[in-house]
Amino acid sequence: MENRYDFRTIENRWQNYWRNNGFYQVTEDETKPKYYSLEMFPYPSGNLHMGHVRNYAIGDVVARFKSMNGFNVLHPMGWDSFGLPAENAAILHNIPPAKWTSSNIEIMQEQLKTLGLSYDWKREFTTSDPGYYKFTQWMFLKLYEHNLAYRRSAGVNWCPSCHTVLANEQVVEGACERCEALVEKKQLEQWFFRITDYAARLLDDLDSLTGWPEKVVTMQKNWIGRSEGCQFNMAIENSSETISLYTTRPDTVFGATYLVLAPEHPLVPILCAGKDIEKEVHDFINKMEFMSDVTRTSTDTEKEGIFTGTYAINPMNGEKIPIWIANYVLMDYGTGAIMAVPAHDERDLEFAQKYNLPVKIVIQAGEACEKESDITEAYDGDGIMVNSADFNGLTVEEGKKAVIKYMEDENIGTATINYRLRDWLISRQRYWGAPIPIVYCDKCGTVPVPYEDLPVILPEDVAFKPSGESPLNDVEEFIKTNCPNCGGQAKRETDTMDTFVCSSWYFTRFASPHTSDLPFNKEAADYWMPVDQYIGGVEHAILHLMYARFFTKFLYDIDMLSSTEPFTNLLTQGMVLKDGAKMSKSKGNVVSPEDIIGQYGADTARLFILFASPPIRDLEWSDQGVEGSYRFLNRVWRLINEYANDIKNLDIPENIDDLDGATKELHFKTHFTIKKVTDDLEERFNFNTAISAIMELFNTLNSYKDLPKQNLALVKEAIESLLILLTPFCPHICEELWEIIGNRESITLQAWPKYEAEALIQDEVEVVLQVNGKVRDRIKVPTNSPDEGLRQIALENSRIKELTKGKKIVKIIVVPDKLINVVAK
RNA sequence: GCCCGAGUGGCGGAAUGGCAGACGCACCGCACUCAAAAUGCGGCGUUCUUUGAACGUGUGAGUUCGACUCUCACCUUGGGCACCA
Repeated sequence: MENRYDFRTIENRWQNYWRNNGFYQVTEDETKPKYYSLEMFPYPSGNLHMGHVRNYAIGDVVARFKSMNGFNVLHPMGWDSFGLPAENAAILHNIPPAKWTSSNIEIMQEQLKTLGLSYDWKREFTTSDPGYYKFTQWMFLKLYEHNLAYRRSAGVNWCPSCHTVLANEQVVEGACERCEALVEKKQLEQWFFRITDYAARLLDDLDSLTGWPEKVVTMQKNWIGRSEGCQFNMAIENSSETISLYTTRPDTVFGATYLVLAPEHPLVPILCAGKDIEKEVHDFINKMEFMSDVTRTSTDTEKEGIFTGTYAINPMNGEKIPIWIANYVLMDYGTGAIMAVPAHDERDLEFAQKYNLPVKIVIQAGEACEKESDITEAYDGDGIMVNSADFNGLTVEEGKKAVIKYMEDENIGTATINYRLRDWLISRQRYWGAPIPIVYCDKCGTVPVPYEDLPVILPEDVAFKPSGESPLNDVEEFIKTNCPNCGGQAKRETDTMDTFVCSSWYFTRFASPHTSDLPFNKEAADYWMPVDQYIGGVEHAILHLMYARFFTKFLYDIDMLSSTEPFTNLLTQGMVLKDGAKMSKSKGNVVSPEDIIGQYGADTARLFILFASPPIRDLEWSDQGVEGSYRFLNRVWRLINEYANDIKNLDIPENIDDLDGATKELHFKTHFTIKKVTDDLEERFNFNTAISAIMELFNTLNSYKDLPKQNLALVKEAIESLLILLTPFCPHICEELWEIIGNRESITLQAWPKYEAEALIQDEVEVVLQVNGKVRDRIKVPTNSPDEGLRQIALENSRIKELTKGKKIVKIIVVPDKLINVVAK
């Protein structure tokens, strides 16, 4: 017999068989429970890497396992194909992005198919296809219709050397990632989605996501960043204007010694108008405007500010405090204005010390009040209010409530809740994305493209200039259009949408990917949604998952979906490492999936990747480990082939009495393994321990093989169980061996085995004997021995007697069928 | 700075209050072979006075009959957020 099995022929054969017989193609079936297993769809970069293989192998195990457990499983795949790399390739190699993308998809599709994944390929789609982005545009129009899409001027990252807009990810430490020029800020009219309207729901519903890793939930909570406080007004001296402030510490309002406005605050020019300081302030604002957000909002940036020459009146005590503007106050959080309490806020203290502003203690921490001149650190802990008029003596918590109540009673302010979450800027001054379906008409203003005119087609034959500017600006046929409203001349929006918009709803499209009048068919989506298991990298923990949740809630609100959350369970897989570092071209530590599959086959690649580490942890690549997985499959191959003829026509008996020791052990191991693997897949996603359990069953079987007297019917039971349990991991070899031992119907159609509780009952168990918690002996006793009997056995044991000689036995702890601990002094 | 994880043999990892190191890799020995590879069988935490014992899960304390597991403090390390008032 051959030493090594011919994985090439086998894997090819079964992949063709599955495809030709429509395996894994599903339709809605009300008679079966549904299961939607989804892996994050890839960007078609041109090559499958190990991270992909890991992601899809994990998903395939879930899909196949659920399918064998009687679920109607939807397991689709598609391409998230809009994005920058295609454009870069176009500039670099002069290939149109569409061509580059589709040839990449072709390559990666082939690579994916060699992995033997149980995808319903009939549902595949590509987001850069007009048939798909038509509905990305549809989503935009719906949001616009519901006042959740709007346009305003906002700063973008601008590289002065490349003359182009950069995404935040392309800004590395304040500089352009390509040319390293310092990034500037530029004001442009941009489209936003009003995700902040959903902040409260996005936050509250996180508590219902019990199937998500706690880490991701926490990250989202922090990102949404809810804070409770109050908003109140301060009058300005010699002016009719008032300034609205937001604070989370109303209890410290008596300690406010100055007030700060964000440089962009609309009141700033009014306050300074005609004053000596006007030019200086103007220069400062200009400087801030050109500083990139990354630099501006870094903690390392030194605080800087200017006194405006005007004063505000603290409504609580009538005190006059100076109004400053400073870089550390941001216009887009709260009201863009703060009261500064240097005694109890670190940032305010730093600023106050730099500009010699007064410090006033209003929260007393210890027994005695610290002297203001001694302060080196702001105190933001708990304490008692002091120097605060009628409020003296209240704790921080009491004080917050009391001050807010006073402000509300006196009409000074109200309790408010603020979120850090910002509206989602979706405009990209880029070519390779879904065009924003908006038209600008001189007469009618901003006009949405009518639904029936979708898609707004992205012209494909365009010239890329080395300047890096979007070529859409030069395509006159695209820009020039007629206003849908008045029919007059109009201009199209030339910005495209952030690719995250495409991926915020794709999971719903898989429910009915061929629907052409709507993004998806509601009945089909109601059947399949939500996704039961979503699998992907933790790098999407915030943005993609937040946007997808936002879209799902919006689609629910407009009655397109019946679920309010897209993903019931989320698994964030770890990275694939080599020599302790993430595989990357620049480090030269990339292992190509193609090479591994070519050399060992898909089953080995899948087995190794699933065996080496639990899915959520990082995985250290090991060439020798792959070799080991390959060896295991070969061992399985040889053993089962040896037995094939002997067990082909046997029936597995119902009656299994009177088994000899080794056979009983084999029978036990078979059912123990069924239970272990089922539990590991069902409850814990511990694929690595599931595989080691299968290996143990194999080892038991392998030792049994050498016995002179064997129960072949139970060998068959063990082999068939082993093959079925191994199928989700290594489907090809299991199909082949399943056929070799005489079965006709595909193993992937077999029902998942159930363990017999009876087989797990053993006559004898090994019990550990301890003295003071240390193992001193091991004995075999009948299963379910009563505690009293075990106690006696322990006391009569010679080792125990020896070790407790001359000591007083204080107590004996018995854990049935496990352990006896004799406590002696 | 704040918020999450993680730390166990030479390596990947297992055990979530009850036998630490399952399973695999590497390594060592034996068999087969002229030889090697492949394959099979056996061994494999450290130390010692080696038929036995002591020590051992980042460090230090604590809870418990019993701690990798729980509690507190610290160290190292990975990740996320970071002037959000």
